[in-house]
Amino acid sequence: MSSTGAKAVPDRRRAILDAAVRVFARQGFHACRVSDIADEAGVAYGLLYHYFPSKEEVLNTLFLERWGVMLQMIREVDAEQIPVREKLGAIASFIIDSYRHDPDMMKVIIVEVTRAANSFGQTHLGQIREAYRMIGTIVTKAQREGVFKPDIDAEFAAMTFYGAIEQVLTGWIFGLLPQGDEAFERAKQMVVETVCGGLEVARAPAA
Amino acid sequence: MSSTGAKAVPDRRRAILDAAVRVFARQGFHACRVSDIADEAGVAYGLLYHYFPSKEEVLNTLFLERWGVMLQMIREVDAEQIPVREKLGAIASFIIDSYRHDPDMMKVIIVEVTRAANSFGQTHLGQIREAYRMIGTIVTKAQREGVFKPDIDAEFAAMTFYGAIEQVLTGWIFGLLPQGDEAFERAKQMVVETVCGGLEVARAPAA
DNA sequence: GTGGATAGATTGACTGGTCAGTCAATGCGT
DNA sequence: ACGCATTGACTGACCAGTCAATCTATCCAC
Repeated sequence: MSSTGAKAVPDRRRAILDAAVRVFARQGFHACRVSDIADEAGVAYGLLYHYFPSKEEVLNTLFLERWGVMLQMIREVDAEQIPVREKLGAIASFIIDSYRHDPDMMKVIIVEVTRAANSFGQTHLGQIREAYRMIGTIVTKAQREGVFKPDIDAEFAAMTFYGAIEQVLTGWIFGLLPQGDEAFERAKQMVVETVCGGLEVARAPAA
Repeated sequence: MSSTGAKAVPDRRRAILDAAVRVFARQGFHACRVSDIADEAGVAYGLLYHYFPSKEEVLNTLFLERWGVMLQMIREVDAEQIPVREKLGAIASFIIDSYRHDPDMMKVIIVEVTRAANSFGQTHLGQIREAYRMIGTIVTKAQREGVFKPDIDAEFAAMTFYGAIEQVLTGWIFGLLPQGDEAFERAKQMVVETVCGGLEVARAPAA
């Protein structure tokens, strides 16, 4: 019973990562000290450097861990044989549920990486771009099927869609928008309806 | 001829602000040193502290100067008697033209303030919120006129619209999206068409 | 079982470098 | 000669990362 039994040896590396999420969310990456993370994890200062080569690498690890899960999800959604609306709905649901489940983690990823294109965004630009690219693929397919207008660039549409979701999360993160289960479900519907159906009331098809 | 004549005394304060835009855009607020700004402005280190109480206050000044112009523009657009599409188009045009005219300045505002909600965004949350609020008002009016669907929250729609624009600017800033006069004009049209008309091809109004 | 050897985990005081902000001195226009 | 503009060396604080010392688990010889 030495490997994965209950109450196994405490996983300090995990404890440090979890503590870092809380500290980064509370104080921001630049504003916090490495000792804040160590204290939050209940661990000695030096131990962080036993598991990670630098403070930056802690954030990188958190981001890659989480972003990888999202990319995988988009990949799977894209492969399914369902209408575009459902595909985009699934992506919106996943991201919003991620926030509901772990708001601190999403705050760190968005505020410190995704929207911090100067510092960490630069490092992970490739990963971030990959998400846009895959959403763009979904849009392109819908255009080929005649469901989406052909005269709006797919990559542009992808940025609009993802940008809208991220903007709403940012609104929740900084208390600009009301939160709660109802708001989350409504947001999922509204973001898809806005991007796919538009804000205008339905009008007759062009002659 | 002492006040505003050509070749008046060099305005060091202005020189510092202009230099700060370039330096912040190039290196980021946190990564740059005060001496970088002074050097770029061709001015002694200490002079910056003659005109500004701190490094932060330089950024605050830049942001408030520029953001105020934008708020004023939205206020004027809102007051006009034109269709929603034109109102939103005017806002999109203004922001995109601002980027065309001074990309460094827009980069600084977006990267260091608007999307840095942890540090400076917090300070200026009120100002940022005011922009969302005014766009929301435009949406609400359109809903009352029956032009926009009533079942999408106006504040939500406002964030989607503004978020889409900001996401596209971010795409330009970090080289994810092609730039140029054509791209800029296309973007203006596409952002309005996407948010108002939706990505889906026109369908008949619901029975 | 007991001693003790080995390796990895853990500790936290310390170092070196960085940099925002200060200030006394100097320049210059009026 | 007065006051504002300008200079840049200096200070004090801060903090990421290092490292030698200590602890603990595991295993082997006997």
